[in-house]
Amino acid sequence: MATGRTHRPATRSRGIPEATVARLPLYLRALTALSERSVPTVSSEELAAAAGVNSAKLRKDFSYLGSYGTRGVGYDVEYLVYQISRELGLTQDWPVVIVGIGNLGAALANYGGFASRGFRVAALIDADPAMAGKPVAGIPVQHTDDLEKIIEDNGVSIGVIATPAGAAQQVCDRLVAAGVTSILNFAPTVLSVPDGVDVRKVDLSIELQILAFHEQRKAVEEGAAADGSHPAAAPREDSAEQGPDGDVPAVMPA
Amino acid sequence: MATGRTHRPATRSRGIPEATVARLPLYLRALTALSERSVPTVSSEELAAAAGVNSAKLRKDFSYLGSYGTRGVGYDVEYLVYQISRELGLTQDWPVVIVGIGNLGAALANYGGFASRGFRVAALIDADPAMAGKPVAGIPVQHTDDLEKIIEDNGVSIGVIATPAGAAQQVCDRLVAAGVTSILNFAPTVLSVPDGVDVRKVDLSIELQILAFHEQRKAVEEGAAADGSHPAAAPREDSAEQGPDGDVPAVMPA
DNA sequence: CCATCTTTGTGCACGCGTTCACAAAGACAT
DNA sequence: ATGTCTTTGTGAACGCGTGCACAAAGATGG
Repeated sequence: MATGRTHRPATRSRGIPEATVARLPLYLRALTALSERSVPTVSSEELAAAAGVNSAKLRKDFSYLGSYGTRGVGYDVEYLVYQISRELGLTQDWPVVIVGIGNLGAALANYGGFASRGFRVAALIDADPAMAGKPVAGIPVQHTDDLEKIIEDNGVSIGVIATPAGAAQQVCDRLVAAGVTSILNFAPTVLSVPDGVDVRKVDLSIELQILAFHEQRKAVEEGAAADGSHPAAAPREDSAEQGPDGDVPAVMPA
Repeated sequence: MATGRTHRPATRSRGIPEATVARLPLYLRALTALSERSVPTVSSEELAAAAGVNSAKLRKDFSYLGSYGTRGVGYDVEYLVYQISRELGLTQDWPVVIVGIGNLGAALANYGGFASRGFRVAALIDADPAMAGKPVAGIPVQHTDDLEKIIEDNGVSIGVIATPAGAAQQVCDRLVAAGVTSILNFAPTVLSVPDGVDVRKVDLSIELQILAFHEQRKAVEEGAAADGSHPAAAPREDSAEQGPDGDVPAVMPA
């Protein structure tokens, strides 16, 4: 389950389950790749393999959007790209601000996957006066003092927090007060927000800790099983799925 | 449910549910903060609030680890920190390699949350010969040619992929062949790995798309409800929870 | 026009995760 | 020692998500 959602116990927005929404970007990515190769149609089986999910799950996911497939044939790639994009709200422009231009903030500013998905970095904001005016990824960094004005002038509703943990809640409060209603939080802190505001978090440290847990478990199991096989000599039956996805994110402090 | 897991349909490792494992780092973070403030004990209610989860859920989570609380009093902070650290395998050193030292890779290398959690950046690897030898975060970048040797010499079992999407699968294959059994993938691709290897993915683009979906839904609902309230003037009842967490991660290409 | 074959869309059952609600356990005061 | 009060640990119910398995739908060929 994705951590992001903040309130709304488990409501499915407009009939579309949260787990499905979380997979739509995955399908979209696979479909975009097919589209670039000028593939006209795909079966649920093929697309599911490309997205790393179960084909039945994929069909059920699409059924929430409507009946966009043709039995005996499959799905029209272009049409599906459009439908999913529209459903995700990617047919419109989403101005985004990034607050906290440290190593991570700068990396995010330079990230190319924004524009291609309808996201536009409207402004970079940092508390360090020395950063003000300095261009990062071709965009001049602005000072935190102007945060409210920047949000309002650009009609920003999505904010990315890449500040140190200590500053995150304060930045969050100001973003929300200024009108931001969706926040992607990279700071390793639990953010408190009013009802109606969505928060998703990404925490690298948490992801690594989860990996460490399984890694440790593998180690003890191997010791217990005591099959003298070489560590690197894993079973090696070419993997099937990528994983159910509907999982937990990671946190990434500045 | 977290996306990371690759195989093992839904098995609960050693009796501890996956959803619980994903929350342990959250508890650990909150407990560490309490420990630094020299707080001796916490109730499940207090700790749950600090971690942004339901107190019943927290108690059930801890019950999987054993009975570490004292009724009428709460949990001993230091003891719990130790138990969770041990459970997560953080009492040992985990050498980690980062492959792909672009903007993101460099940001990860500079990330301070590694060492404090038992993770040590053992090496930085990049395919660009021009990068070789250049220090990033005080560590000299090494060339991809030496990947296998680096993995073996350092006994690395956890790899971080921060390369462009096109190179990810190839890098992944080499990491796995060299003995890596846990991978944190920032490239926007579905990785195929043999059984026994865990993959977790972090995709920024996906997280933003999920936020956009909810943002769009809010917009249409507001239009439908037609209550002329100002966008920025949200309900404002100081938020309760942070969100159940067990969600879906995001991907972040280089 | 009919038969066959492919692939979708979904009813159904199962299992995990969440939450409630309460009994059991211990601390603390008298 | 006994009673009261607090907080844990968990039994049980509920709901969401997943995956199987199949009927319905349409394409395609004769």
